[in-house]
Amino acid sequence: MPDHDSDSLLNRQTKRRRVDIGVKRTVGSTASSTAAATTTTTTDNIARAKAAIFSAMNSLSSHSHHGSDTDSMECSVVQPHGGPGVVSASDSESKSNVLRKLLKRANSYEDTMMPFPGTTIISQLLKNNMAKNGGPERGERGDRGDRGDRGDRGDRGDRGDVGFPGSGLSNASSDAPQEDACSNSSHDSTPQECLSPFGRPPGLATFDIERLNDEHLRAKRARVENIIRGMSHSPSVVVPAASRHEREHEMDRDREMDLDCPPPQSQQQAPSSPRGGEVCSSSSRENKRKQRLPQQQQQSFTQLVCQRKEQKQEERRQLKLQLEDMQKQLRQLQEKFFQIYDSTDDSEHNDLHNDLHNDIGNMSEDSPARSDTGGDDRGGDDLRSDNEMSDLDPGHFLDRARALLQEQAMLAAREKPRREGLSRSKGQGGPGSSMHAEGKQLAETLKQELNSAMTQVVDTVVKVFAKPPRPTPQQAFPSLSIPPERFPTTVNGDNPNFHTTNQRLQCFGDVIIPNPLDSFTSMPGMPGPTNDQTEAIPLVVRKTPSEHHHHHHHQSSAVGAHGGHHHPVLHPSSLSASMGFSPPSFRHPFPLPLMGYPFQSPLGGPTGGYPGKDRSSPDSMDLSRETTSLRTKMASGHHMGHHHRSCSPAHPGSTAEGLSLSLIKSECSDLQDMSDISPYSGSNIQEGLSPNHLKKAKLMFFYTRYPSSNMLKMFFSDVKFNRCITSQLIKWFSNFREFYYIQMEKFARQAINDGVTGVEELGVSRDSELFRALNMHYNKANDFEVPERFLEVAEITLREFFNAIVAGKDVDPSWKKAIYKVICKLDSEVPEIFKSPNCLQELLHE
DNA sequence: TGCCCCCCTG
DNA sequence: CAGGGGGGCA
Repeated sequence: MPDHDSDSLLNRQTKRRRVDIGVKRTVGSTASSTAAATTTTTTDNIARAKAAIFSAMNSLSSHSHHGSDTDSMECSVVQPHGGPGVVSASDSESKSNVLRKLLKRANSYEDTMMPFPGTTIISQLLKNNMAKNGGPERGERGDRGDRGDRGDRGDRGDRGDVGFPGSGLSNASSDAPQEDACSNSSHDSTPQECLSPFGRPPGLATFDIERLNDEHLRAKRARVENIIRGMSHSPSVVVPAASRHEREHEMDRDREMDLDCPPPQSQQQAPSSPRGGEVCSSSSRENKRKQRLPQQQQQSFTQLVCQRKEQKQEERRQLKLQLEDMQKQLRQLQEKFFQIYDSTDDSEHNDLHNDLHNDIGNMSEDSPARSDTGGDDRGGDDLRSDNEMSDLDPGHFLDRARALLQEQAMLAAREKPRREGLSRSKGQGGPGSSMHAEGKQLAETLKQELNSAMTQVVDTVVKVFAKPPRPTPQQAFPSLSIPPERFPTTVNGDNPNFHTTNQRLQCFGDVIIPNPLDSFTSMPGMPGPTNDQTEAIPLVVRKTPSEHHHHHHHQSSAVGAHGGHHHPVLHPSSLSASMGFSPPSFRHPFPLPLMGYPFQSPLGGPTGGYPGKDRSSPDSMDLSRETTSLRTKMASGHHMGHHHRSCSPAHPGSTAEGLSLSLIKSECSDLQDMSDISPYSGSNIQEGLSPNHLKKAKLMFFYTRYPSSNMLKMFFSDVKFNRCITSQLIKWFSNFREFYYIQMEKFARQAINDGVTGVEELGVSRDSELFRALNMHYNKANDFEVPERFLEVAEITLREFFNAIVAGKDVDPSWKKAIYKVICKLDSEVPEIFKSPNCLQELLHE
């Protein structure tokens, strides 16, 4: 039977035969997962993402139809990039607080000052402004411009703006907006699903209530988009798509909570897009919107428009009143100041006066630029009138406030002409009355605070609202921030999406997203207010397509859709250079101290304190010798050959890139592992498996064919274990077994071919071919005395194979399984000497 | 789902 | 020997 001699036939026969003996092995606590355990493919992720989008879409639609406030709250205004809006909110709030503090001090100085009616002026104004802005037009230009040609994965596109990978994870965790889903599904030939929620009513049979809901929805959307555009000021500013989506969801909630605010005339501009230049990319979306506007709705829409106008009038009146209040208070404040210093300190007053003038002048300088860029694309020109100032962006309001201040200052200056021309030198007045000194001090303080406050306010406003045009959506995320004050009905702090976004930020450490809060807090240190716009850009690491693909592939292949804790190589320079600190939202995948880990020789520091388990001080010297010899061997470089040991950092020949990629691929990049490993840098604990470890493992195979993870840890105590190391060791033994069983089967068949009829004739001795083959494999140098027990086990194994083949059991695809079960019980105890890291020296020198 | 196994391929 | 796929098991 010559067939049995053929290895190829043997392979063919065993091919596809699953022989899982199901050996239950004690797994150590740190024992873990092989890289091959995750077999999720990219397509799987995509499919999951789609499913998640659709499910989220359906749930959202049901919520909106049922008027669930809380649920739609989750979709309120959120910056998927970490919330510039939140930042600007806190920032402007702090500024306004400064103002308030100022006024409060003046108030306490003389209790005639009226308290401000609102909590914060700016926030109030922003609120009002926001509430009015939605109507006349809808800022579809900016956001849709970059989204129309997005790929088949809208979610990916959204996250991609800020470098988020279009992973199933993000898809699943994010509330997929309907329009986004629509965009996606349009490419997937499943448009019905996305239209179902709000979608075009199926013909004329739609109920009026649904139409009204649709009306409201679009109106809200128009409002919000208009707000966004109003803030952008620049025609080319792009609204991050994700932001817009979430804002759309916020509108759902608005519809419930803010019904008294009728929708604007937004639908008018749907057919007539103001900017044709960007229509091309956004035409598809616009068509969608047009389709969603049935003709039957025009009538109700007109009513809504009228309502809207009334509402606007009312709000304008209120804003005017508020303006007058503020004006009045400003006047009072200045009068108080002047009264205080009028009779005693002309120079101080003059100083203050001049300072005020300077401030006003400075503020007025930058205001026109911002105002010109802002609102230039507004649809309603009449909105620029003073009465409708509130319809403009907050910048206009600030301009107005500045003008008032200037007016007051000039008025006050004219009232006291005699102070003009006096010296402004400080302390000139000399020690006068206590009132005088106190007044001076107060004046100084007030001047400084007012100066700084106003400067900061102006800078902040300019920063937030006069961001430069972002040509690509990838750059757009920090540019458009929606101060939460603009959404009075949205409690930004409780926004679940915000948290989700932050969590996402935490998860995707590879995505370098500057925390806008940090940008603002660090703003005073910025070179100048005019350079602010370029500050945020370098903080964004835009993923190149290759990077993106790499990340995506890696994530899908290595972790599937669950983990996502994989950190591709990023550009540390881009971040660390521009940020002297790590913002909370950014998590460096490879902390720089740890990044050096793979590149430093694990044998580099033989003199560290050895935290080993069962080692005495004399062994340390041996270990040092061993590591030294290892280092020498590896420095020679002929050990590794062509083998690419991804998990072993002990290969100086590997390039940094290769190592990084290997680390990523092999889950050695696990941060926990890295952080666990790093303390061992410089110690005698090796972070990787060396050729000697392989040799040792082979020798151990003579005793145990199925070592447990704990056993491996015990016998490789000089290796810092992690999942990768464990997997590699397990893989080693798996490969050993493979070779072992192949040899057994081969020799069993050979014996059968040789006419052996009984197992009694089969024996394994040190002279047998089988043993030589095995010894050549596991003990090539033959410098280790193979235990007798191994010969017995080999004989048993050979006989098992022989019997099985003779009995014709090899026709069973899993016929080896029974043999494996038998063999796995034949493991013997590994000598204690193998636990010593320098066992090789001791063993091989015997 | 994680872990481990075997099987196959390079 | 490593990588990856497929499968079993808890």
